[in-house]
Amino acid sequence: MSPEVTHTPSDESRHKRERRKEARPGELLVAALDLFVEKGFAATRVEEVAQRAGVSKGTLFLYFPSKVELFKAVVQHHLSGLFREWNAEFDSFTGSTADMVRYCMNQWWERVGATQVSGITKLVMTEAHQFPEVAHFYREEVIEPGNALIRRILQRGVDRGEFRELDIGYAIYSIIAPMIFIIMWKHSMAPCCMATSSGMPNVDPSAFVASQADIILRGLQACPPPTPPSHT
Amino acid sequence: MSPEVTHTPSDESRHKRERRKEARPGELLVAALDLFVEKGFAATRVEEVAQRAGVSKGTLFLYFPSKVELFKAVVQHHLSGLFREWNAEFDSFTGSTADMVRYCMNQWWERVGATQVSGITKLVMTEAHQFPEVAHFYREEVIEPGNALIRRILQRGVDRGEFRELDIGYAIYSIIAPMIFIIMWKHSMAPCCMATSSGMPNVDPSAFVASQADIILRGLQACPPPTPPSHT
DNA sequence: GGTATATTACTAACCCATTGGTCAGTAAAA
DNA sequence: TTTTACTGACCAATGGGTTAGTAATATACC
Repeated sequence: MSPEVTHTPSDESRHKRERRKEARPGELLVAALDLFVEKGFAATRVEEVAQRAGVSKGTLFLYFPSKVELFKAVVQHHLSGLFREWNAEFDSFTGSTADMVRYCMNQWWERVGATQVSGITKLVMTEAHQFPEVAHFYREEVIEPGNALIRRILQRGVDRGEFRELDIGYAIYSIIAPMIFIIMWKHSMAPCCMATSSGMPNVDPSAFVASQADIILRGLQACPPPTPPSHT
Repeated sequence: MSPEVTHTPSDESRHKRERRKEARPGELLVAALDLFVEKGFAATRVEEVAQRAGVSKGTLFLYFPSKVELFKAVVQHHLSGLFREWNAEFDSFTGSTADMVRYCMNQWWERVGATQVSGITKLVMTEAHQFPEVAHFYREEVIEPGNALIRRILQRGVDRGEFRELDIGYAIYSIIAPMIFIIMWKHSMAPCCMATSSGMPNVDPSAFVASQADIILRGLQACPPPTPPSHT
């Protein structure tokens, strides 16, 4: 919006045509994420990205061979190695699987859903079929690791008798769907629907996540307890 | 894809420059829906729409003042009075609320999810924040009636003691989220991810819907039966 | 340290394909 | 003969990508 925002450090000290080979890619990536999330991939001009990063359009193409590659770099930069960490956490987790699911969903909200990173997911969903290469990349980099992690968790629940026998291939989506839904909501409808009267009051995300986890877990549990632990 | 598809009736009888003032808008709307759903709003050229409707680009602008207005007309034309019928069906339903939920989800899949109409939902999600006016319209015309219907159903379940006490405002999303998710999946990722090896085999929609309904209903039920009705 | 030279990060003007939108003209109906 | 639904050539703006040229830095030599 405001054309005077400088993401480059220290307004004054730096002058035009400064040469900072190391810093450029990172600054371009930040600018690109901001703009892609704000305006969408197709609607964002590379020149805007360059400008926000305090650089000319030509310079951008010096570091990234094309707009699509720039986008892929953004995805990679913000999502790679996210699941590595979570898999490691899972490996050393000792509590109940239900707690693990709740923990995961909360973690996901804090580190993805609530942040700008969720905008990437929305972006991919909306622009995937125009850029199949991006979709393919995203699938390998994000979807498959994510699915694999959730599958592991559910399998643990079944193996330990905490969850009933389920078709894990579909149960996975019970976890994923609410996450995707709230991301889509947040980035597409919510901005236009502030403070509805009847249908949809501004959804509180953590309450949403907690509520979804609650319902799903009851749906998965082998033998639901007559008196649930934490409700009302 | 195939440039020879004629949506105009009877190939032979009609010749060039035919004057059919009444039929044009409808035919343009159909063509626009097809192409918008297939390629997205920005990626669809107005000339393509005109061509598919068997008309020149100039003619399109004779009936719709701009591309955006065409889009709005498409949304409006295909969504009016969608929930009136379902509300009536609900009024005269006498079975268990769980069956009602299952019935609704199946109906929704058959009449929306599986059809081109689902493409509109995806379209709105993707273009909402570029056209807030469309988003607003969609909210009033689709989201709020839909929410209201689901709310009624869940309330019935709670009132009759079939479902436990729940925060219905959030439980609604347990029903909606899987629907939105599968629409988004179908229209964005699925076309690019045919026949994955590991992560995501081609999801069978009716199995998906059934599975989601199953888990959600168990999550909602007041006192889950020890031996579930129809699982393995 | 100071000056000449080579290197290269960076810029800005440019190219060109795409596409929303227009309008003078054409021919089908009234 | 008049009206008007319709056409297709045209215009202008947009925006991804290129490149000739510029200036900041590194290096060489004194």
